[in-house]
Amino acid sequence: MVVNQSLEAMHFVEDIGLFFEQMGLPRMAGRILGVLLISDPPAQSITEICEKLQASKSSISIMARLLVERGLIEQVASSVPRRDFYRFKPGGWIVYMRQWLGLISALHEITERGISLMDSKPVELRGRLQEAHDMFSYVEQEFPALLDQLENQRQNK
Amino acid sequence: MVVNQSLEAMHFVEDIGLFFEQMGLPRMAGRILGVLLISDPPAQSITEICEKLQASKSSISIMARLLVERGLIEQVASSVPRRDFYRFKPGGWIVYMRQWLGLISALHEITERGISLMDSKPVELRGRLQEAHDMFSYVEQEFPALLDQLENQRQNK
DNA sequence: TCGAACGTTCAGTATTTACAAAACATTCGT
DNA sequence: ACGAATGTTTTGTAAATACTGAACGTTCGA
Repeated sequence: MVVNQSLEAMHFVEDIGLFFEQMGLPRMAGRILGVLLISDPPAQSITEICEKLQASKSSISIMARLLVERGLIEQVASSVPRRDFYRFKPGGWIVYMRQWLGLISALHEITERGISLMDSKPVELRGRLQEAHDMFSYVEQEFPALLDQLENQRQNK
Repeated sequence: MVVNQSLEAMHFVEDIGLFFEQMGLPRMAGRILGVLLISDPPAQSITEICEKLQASKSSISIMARLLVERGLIEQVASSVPRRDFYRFKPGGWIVYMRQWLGLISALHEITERGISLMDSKPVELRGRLQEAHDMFSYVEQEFPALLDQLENQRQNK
């Protein structure tokens, strides 16, 4: 994000990158997403993103694929031949949060295994795991409704 | 988690470690938390954790501090002198999720800046950011209630 | 058919970072 | 007061990984 871009835009892009880093994902992937959130037009090719970010084609190619796998961007049918255009995928953030919920579910299962590991132990020793188990159960029960709400809210626009 | 521990316990500990890695945190921190979730007694000293995990004191010391900062474990008043005991902090997972919400709030602010960045542009170009903004607003509005529910549920046990 | 444009893949590099080993500080028992 | 036990801090290292550059394959236009 160096060439022909405003300072504010650069800052925005970098902040999305830093957010990605906080989440344990490659910063460059975040930067690509940042570009595709404010680009005009919304769909951009690999090379265009390369130029904007002053980064190598290989990075962009690989990280774009990662973003596609995560459901945050998508490839659009290209008018120009030999050019792959990517854009932010509508509803992508919902997909993102569903994946987060998936991790919580995984953790839920782990705590279940932990509890069964302790069934010969006195109850007070199981309290820690029981607390986790109850929490994640509740989240797994309530969070999907929130996601559905978001889904509806988005589509009724 | 090698000495005097069952295979299942080792597996459990390692799974918490892997979960941490997924979340972008050091695996060793997750392993410590894993130990403190199933240990008997619940409170363990640095050296005890070292032995269980067959890891270095420095790792354990540093990662334990990280877990304290994150609100997942706490130091307990020690009976034995010169020994710092740590245990899982009741309600720690709620703190953890509050921090997640904090990241979402940060992202919310970033998108706001992104929108103001685009206010000279036509509306359809702002759609992407508006979608993100609306989503995170909603999460910020609804998620705290869920956390409070969890808090109450936990304390009325 | 040749060359140019574009994206992908592969190999290499440089940076980060998780972890360990050692030196250090502190506190307590003797 | 000394030495042992415990935790902290610092330094070093090995491994992971983010990123680059170059080679490659493909497709299209001239």
